[in-house]
Formats: sequence, C-alpha cells, structure tokens
Amino acid sequence: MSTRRNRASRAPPGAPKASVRGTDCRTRAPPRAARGSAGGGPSRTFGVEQDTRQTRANGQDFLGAMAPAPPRFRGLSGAPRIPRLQFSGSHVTDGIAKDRLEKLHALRAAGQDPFPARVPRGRPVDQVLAELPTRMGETATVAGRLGQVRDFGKLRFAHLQDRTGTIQIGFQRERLAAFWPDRKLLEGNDLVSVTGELGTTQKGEPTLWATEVVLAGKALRHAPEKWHGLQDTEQRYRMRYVDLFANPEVRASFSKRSAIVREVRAYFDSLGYLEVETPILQPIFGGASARPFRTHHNALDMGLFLRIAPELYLKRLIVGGMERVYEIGRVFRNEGVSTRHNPEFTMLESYEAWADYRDVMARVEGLFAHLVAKILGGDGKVRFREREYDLMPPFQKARYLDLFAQQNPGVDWFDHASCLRRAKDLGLATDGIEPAKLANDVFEATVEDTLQGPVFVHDYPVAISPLAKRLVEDPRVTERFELFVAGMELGNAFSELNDPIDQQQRFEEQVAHKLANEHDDETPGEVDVDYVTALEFGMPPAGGLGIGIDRLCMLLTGSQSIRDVVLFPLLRRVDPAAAAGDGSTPAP
RNA sequence: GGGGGCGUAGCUCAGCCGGUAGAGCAGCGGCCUUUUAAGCCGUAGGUCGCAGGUUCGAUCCCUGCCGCCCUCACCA
Repeated sequence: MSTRRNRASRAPPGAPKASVRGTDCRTRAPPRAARGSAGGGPSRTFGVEQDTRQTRANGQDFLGAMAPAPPRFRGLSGAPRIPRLQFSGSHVTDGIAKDRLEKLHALRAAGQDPFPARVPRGRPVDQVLAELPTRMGETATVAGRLGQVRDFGKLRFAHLQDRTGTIQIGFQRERLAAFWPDRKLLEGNDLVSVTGELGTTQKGEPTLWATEVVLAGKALRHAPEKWHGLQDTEQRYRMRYVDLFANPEVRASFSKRSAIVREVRAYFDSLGYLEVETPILQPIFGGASARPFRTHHNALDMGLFLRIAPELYLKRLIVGGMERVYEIGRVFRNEGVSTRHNPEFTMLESYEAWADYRDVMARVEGLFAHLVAKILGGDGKVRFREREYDLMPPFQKARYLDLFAQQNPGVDWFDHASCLRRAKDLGLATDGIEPAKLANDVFEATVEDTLQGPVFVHDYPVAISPLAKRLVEDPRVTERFELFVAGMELGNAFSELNDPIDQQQRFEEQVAHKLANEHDDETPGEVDVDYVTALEFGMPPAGGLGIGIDRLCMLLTGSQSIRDVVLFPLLRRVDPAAAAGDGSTPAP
C-alpha cells in the first residue's frame, strides 16, 4: 500500500457531485431487454467520463450520452487517505476488511454513493438464462451479489447470484473502458446491477458481457471461502444471513420449508377450514404439558404466559360454530434444546367438528398425500438419517397396547408391579414416578425406536391422555393416535373431550396435583374456568390434531437437526465485549 | 443438568515428543482476452476462545470459565 501515491486527476471541487443516469442518458440508451430501474433514481455508473464516447458497446455509444462529465475516480490511487471508521465499542469489527473500507472511502471521495437507494434491478437470472439462447446479442440487466471475481488479463469474470440463480458476468476492457480503471473498487461479495449483452464464452457458458456496472451495495466483509462455504455450525446459526448466501443448499431448504407451510395451508383451505390466529399471550396456559415462558403486561399489570399450545382457544372456536379451524403458529416451551427441540417452534393445530380421531387420521393421510404430490413430486420416498422412508399413505396402524405387549411380553401395562420390574430390568429411573408415567416410560424405552413408520400408534391409555375421549369398547384407553416417523413423534390427535363436568374434574385434579408437587411447574396453577364455561355452552364432537411443522420440515428436507429448518435458532448470547476480545467481560 | 468432542488468519484447515505459528481461498502489487475451485510471481495478514497454573519457555500439559456440536435426561 506504499506505492499508491501517484495523483490521479480527480474532479474539481465544483464539479457535479456525481454522474446521474438521468433522462438524457436514458433516452439514448438502447432498448433494454429488462425493465430499467425504478424511475430514474440517482444510481451512479462506474467511472463514466468523457472518453466513453469512443466506447463501442454493441455498436452503440450509449455511455457517451452522459453529460456533463461526472467526477472521475481512479481506484485507490486517487483517493485521499481517510481515517479508519470508528465503530462504537459494542460493534465487532473483527470481520471488517480494511481494504474494503478503503475502497468504500475511495468511492465516496470520488462522489460515488456506495449505497444508492436504487439501481436498475433488471430481471430474474433464471429468466434471463432461459431466454439467452434465443436472444443472443440483446441487452439485459440483472442485479445480485457478485461471487468470486476471476481476473484473466484484460478480462474479468464473476458470477452474479440472485434469488433465482447464477449467471456469469464477463467484463471486457473494450466494452467497459470507463469502468475498467476502477474495476478493483468492485469485488467479490459486492451487490451490483449489471447491464450487458447476452452471449456465451468460447466454451459455451451463458454470459452477460457487461456494458454498464452499477454498485448497489458495498460489502465490507469478505465472503466465506468459495469452495467450502461457511462450515462452522455456530457461525452458520449466528450469522444465518451469511449461511444463506454462501450455501445454496441452505437456501433451498428454507425455500422448501416455505413451500411445505404453503401446501399445508392449501390442503386445509381446500377442505373448508378457516385459518385463525389465537392469543400467544395467555393469562392461563394449557393444552399441553410443558413449562411455559412468563412475561408481564405493564399497562394492565398482569402476569402472562407465552402459549405452550393454541388448543384451548381453538376449541372455543369450535364451540362458537366455526366448525373447521386451523392455526399455524409459534408456541413456546421453556425446556431444553436438542436436535429435535427449539424453545420456540411452529405448530399446526386443526379442529374439526363432527369428526372423531378416525376422521382425523384420514385427514393426516390426505395431508401427506398432498405433500408428497406437491413437495416430493409424486414419489413419497425420502431419505432421513441414513434411511429411506415412504411417506405415501396409507400408513401402518398399530394399537399402543399391542406394541407394548410385543416388546414387553408378560408385562401388564396396567399392573404397576410388573411394569416396575420391567423398568428396573431396562435400567430406567423408577423413584417417585407415577405408575402411568412409568408404564409409558417402558413403552418409550422399548417401542419408540422401533417406530420407523410412518405408523399411527393409536388407542392410548386414559392415564396418559387427559384431553381425549374414552373408547366405548375399551374404557381403559382413549380415542387418540400419534404419528411416528423415524422414531420421531410428528403428530398427536384425538377425539376431543367435550364433557364440561369431566373437563372441570380433570383440571381440578391437575391443580391439586400441582399443589402437592411444588416442583411441578408444568401445570397451570388454576382451572381455566372460561374454557369450561365454553364447553358448558356445548361443543360438538370434534377431532383435533397437532403437527410439529419443524419436524415435518426436517423429514421432508432430510435435515438432521431442527436448527437446520429454523432460520434463527435460539443460541446462548455471546457477550459483545468478550466477542471483541477486549478481556473486559463483566462478572456474572 | 450429566457424559463425550471442538474453538488456530476474514473463510476452510494443518501444526509431531512443550522451543512464541503454516497452507489454500479471500486481500494487496504484478503477468495473462474466454476464465469458471483459473494459473504464475511477489506481498501482507494472528491476543492460537478467555483467565489462571506448571515450566527457563505453553497453541501444545493442568485447572476454571465462555461458546458451539453430539449424546442422555425433559419434551413435540
């Protein structure tokens, strides 16, 4: 950096601030294949100067239309020394590339706006690529992020990426005489708008031969390594924005998630379900067994919980006669994190009046048939954790107690003594665990791993199904099923309890249980009287369903961890001072 | 919370038995008019996660802490 001393001619102080792609330029520009920028914004063109009149771009001199001559800048050589930017103490400056900062200063010094409000935005890259073979030689504009720039003599190549794809940009001195001396102010990872001529290279790669380059946004940080992308899992999650542009497969996964959610909606919409939104801030939490997050409303001076499930509100809507409702929304559970658990996750819940759990089972199969058709393209096969699964319905069905008996011969689920023996044989914790819970622990320890599925496990014992109706033929069990795939619980459904007296009793038992167990923070401390009141007005028999959208997305995208389908998974906060490495981490 | 692993340049990674650190990419200065993980020559870049300890000497050994990953537990 010591040799950059030669003084380049810069614009005199009184010169116009910058070149403007104004009307005079525009009127003489060749017809664009693409629609130009939004209405004559003051986006600036690189290094336009008087001698561009000699520039031939596709036989036309449209750059030459620029007048008056804007300030000229010559890379870093002409830029004054500008003190390094000062960031506030909390800003992590580690990743800022000094050379990029200097280029930014050079651009500013030359009157160029490194962050213009608008530039010619052009058209989606995939469209341009599709039309290219039949429109060779025509002009097109694209906008996006530059990949690595490859210098080759008086040529430069780089790929430009937008949300639809990637196209190669070719920079030729002959077509870009004005831009050429300043080409190094533009570098990989910068955001640009490029207008050029459609063509190919000698090897036939579709290429946009640039005739005009406009910086749309300067990148002050280097892109991750081109070949490996961003690998470090922690950085991928903390800096998802980098992960997304550096790793195409990540972008693809989240596009797929979007499509999955869209198709889930489409499926329920097509059946006449109403999509609704119910409270996330709830004075009493319920509808599942989980520890809640607590919060507080200041104006009302009221303690609130973030919902652990929308269930009780959705069933109020069934009472209200909406009959078919669903909600796709975030729920919050104050529990551990793992590859399958994020403290906030997205749940689908649906309720349908005049339906029972058999009907709901059919809905689930219908949903999967729809997703197979729309997401997997008709083939229901999906690879997940080294195995292949066939998601094409119908699915296997198996009774809970039958599965239990198969894996635990001679053990009676309802007999505590025999379950206790079995649990001890399996090495499970048994102290202070209630009989029903213990029996279910035995089930989970012996059966769940075998549920590669997809399989509906149905008719769960009453004791572990507090919100479901009993089966008439066998009152020990309920009209409830869960859907398992890859040993993972994907969905839970039952014929909803609509007896207000029974419901009131079950709530009271819960509260009593909580009072007896001071460590029980999963149970609300009071009965949801309003919900019982709703049931007292009469709720039709109804089938309800809950599906973990994140896990569904894991399955359909083949993701190992829930964090690969959640854009911004919860991570422990890194102290800014510690991250900056100044050793001033405050004491806890 | 328990167990295991990891943390080195902006990124991807080496670093042996303890002797104050290397490569590739990105960057910077050059050469090259059809490159595409371009190539070649040159150059710059580091609080080795943080803090202690052992040692003449610590990226390396020990302890504690921070963060992430895997796993178990809780849960969907």
